Amino acid sequence: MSSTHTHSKKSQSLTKNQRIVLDLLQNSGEPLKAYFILDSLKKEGLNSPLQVYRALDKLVELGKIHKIESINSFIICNNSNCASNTAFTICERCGKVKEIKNKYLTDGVSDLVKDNQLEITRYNLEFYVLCKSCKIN
Amino acid sequence: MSSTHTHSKKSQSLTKNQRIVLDLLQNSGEPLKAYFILDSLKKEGLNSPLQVYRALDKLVELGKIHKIESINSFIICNNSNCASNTAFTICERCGKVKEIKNKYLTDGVSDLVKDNQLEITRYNLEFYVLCKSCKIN
DNA sequence: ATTACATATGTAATATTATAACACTTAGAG
DNA sequence: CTCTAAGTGTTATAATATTACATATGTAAT
Repeated sequence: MSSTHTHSKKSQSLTKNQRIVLDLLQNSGEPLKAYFILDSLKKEGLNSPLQVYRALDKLVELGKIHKIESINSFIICNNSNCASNTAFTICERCGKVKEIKNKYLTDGVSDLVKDNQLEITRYNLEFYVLCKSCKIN
Repeated sequence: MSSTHTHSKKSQSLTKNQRIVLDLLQNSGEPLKAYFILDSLKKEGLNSPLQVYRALDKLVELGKIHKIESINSFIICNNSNCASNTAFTICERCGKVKEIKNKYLTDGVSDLVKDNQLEITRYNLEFYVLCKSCKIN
């Protein structure tokens, strides 16, 4: 028989708490704060901050979500698990956050890093902008 | 007579609290946390967190210091008041932080931003590294 | 199946980071 | 001199995050 049955299940299966936190972030699509997540998932059985933070930590570690440091919030990764390098735009007026998918930009940054002989293990880029709808109004 | 005497003094003179907080950050050279600053300056008359946060907010606004979001810390600006664009390296092992002065890198980022037609008002770049002394050990 | 181990869970307490509200003071422009 | 914007001092409280510890669960090897 093939050896496929021997591969670890861990990489595929999330625990219940990790699952419900990930689902909430997935469905929301926007950055959420830990205590908002806690409130939202009380009915699913989440009772304490620690349960939320533990799930969030694990999901960050797995690259499934990112933490946006400047707003203490977490957002689903929409780059199919980027290698923990992150780049966001944050609207200075309304706070709306978008993950930057622009490959030219991120490749450019990676090249710059290489050219400058910085041995970067990962990076987090936060670009502050005025988003389209805020610019109009 | 010339109009030079009408220019505001505000842009030059810091208040006492702003001054002592700035001096501490200047002398330290490394990132400090708000409550550490508070403890350090108790003897100078700082009594409450708010006094520290107000001074820090103002100094950030003036571009004299930067906040490093991912470690909730503040560091003196060593680029003679950069236009609120910031770039740091953070050692993943020992936590040591350095502001990146590399003009090629920051110009490169600015160019990338322009090329991608992102209308950035400012940015904060956090590069995680393994610093020299941590790499050796 | 049973043990061993790493990982996750549940819970309470507490630490850390940051802001709200309010009364008062000071510096600088007119 | 007076008005105003900015800063101060203080108390209380909000928001964010972790420590400690006992228990439970999933997986791999026996």
